[in-house]
Amino acid sequence: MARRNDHSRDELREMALSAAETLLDQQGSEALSTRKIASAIGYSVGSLYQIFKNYDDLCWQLNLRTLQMLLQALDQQPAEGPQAALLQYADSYLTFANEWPQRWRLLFEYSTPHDLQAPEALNEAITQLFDRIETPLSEVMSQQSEVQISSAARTLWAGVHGIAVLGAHNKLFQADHICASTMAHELICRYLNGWQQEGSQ
Amino acid sequence: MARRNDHSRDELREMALSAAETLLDQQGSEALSTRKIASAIGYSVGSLYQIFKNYDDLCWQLNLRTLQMLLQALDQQPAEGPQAALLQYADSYLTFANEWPQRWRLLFEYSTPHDLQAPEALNEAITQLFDRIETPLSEVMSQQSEVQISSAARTLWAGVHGIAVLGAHNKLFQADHICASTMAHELICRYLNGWQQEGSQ
DNA sequence: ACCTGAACACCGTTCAAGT
DNA sequence: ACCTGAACACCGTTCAAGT
Repeated sequence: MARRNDHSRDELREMALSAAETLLDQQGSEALSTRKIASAIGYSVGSLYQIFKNYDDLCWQLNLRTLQMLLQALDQQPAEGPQAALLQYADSYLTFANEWPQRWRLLFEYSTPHDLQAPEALNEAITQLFDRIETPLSEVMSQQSEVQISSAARTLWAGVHGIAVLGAHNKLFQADHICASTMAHELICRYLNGWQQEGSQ
Repeated sequence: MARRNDHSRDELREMALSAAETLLDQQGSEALSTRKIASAIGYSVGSLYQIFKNYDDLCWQLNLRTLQMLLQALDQQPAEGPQAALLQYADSYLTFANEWPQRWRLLFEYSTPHDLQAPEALNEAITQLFDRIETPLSEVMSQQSEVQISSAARTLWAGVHGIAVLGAHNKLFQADHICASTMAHELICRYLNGWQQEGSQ
């Protein structure tokens, strides 16, 4: 052993992250560990610390990949008209949370320790997510100021996110026939309705 | 040592949960451990397993206490009229999340393992929380059916919850002047506005 | 330069042994 | 009956030692 150039640094990184995602999907974030990842790719634990700064760094890189997957999913299905686009985004968002529950939970529940800073790339990806929502929203709210549109995008998206959160923990919904998608649609439509009524007054 | 009747079973339980809450508040859920709790109350680790079934059980009991605190906070400040009551609930909810960030996070992010069932008392307390919201909502939506009111309560509350979640992780809000309270108020008012407009059509 | 494996300081959980 | 402390199987992280 020792000193084997079977894999380049980038290959190792990809192998480790991929193995981590498999572990995460199959056993959840609680079961994820550097030791399991290392053994899954056939390297020792120590080697992982040559690729990742620490466990936080590993999670951030996982979350960045998840966020990029999410952005890609949002761009996959274009819709006609701004309101349809917003509803489509909500559906894609909820579908993604449902398809990748563990990755999605890690993305939103993993807490950055106080002393460390989340990497800039992650914050940048989050800004991109809001941009997606602001674009159709600014068409619907054409009379409103930029600040109001920005605020509305965050409010609406927080609402959809909340629905996804409660859905992911699959409690809090006693009635089966009220699905997350319907709730999100009602939230968005009534919110926009409320704006338009106000605007026309 | 051994066989000391200094404390009754209930006293021990209270001591342990109280110590756990202090640890949680000061160092976060990551730092919480049975060993630290045990040493904080001057008992051995093994003793904790006479009071709690396991770590999950401990967290559930902590979360039940948090939920009861939350319900109490919601009942503290009554408001005049149904819409004002809803806005007041939202504010109390956001304030609570802000005052007890660690307890609040544990309540909503702690995942029940697949094989275990959350205790009935916890689910019951969650139902009570929804009841609080449904009452004023049924006044505003007097023309709607029970199912619609129940759905609206969950949708609205999920929205407020989402705002609290994103606020608790205090990222995702780039603009400081858009505070969580304002967002929640706008969400609720526009949502109700949307309903009323539809109802009068 | 790269990789290992032991070491350190932590975990949750169990259980024989003590009083 | 109650409590302890050692034991077991895990953690993240570091680092001297090997090639």
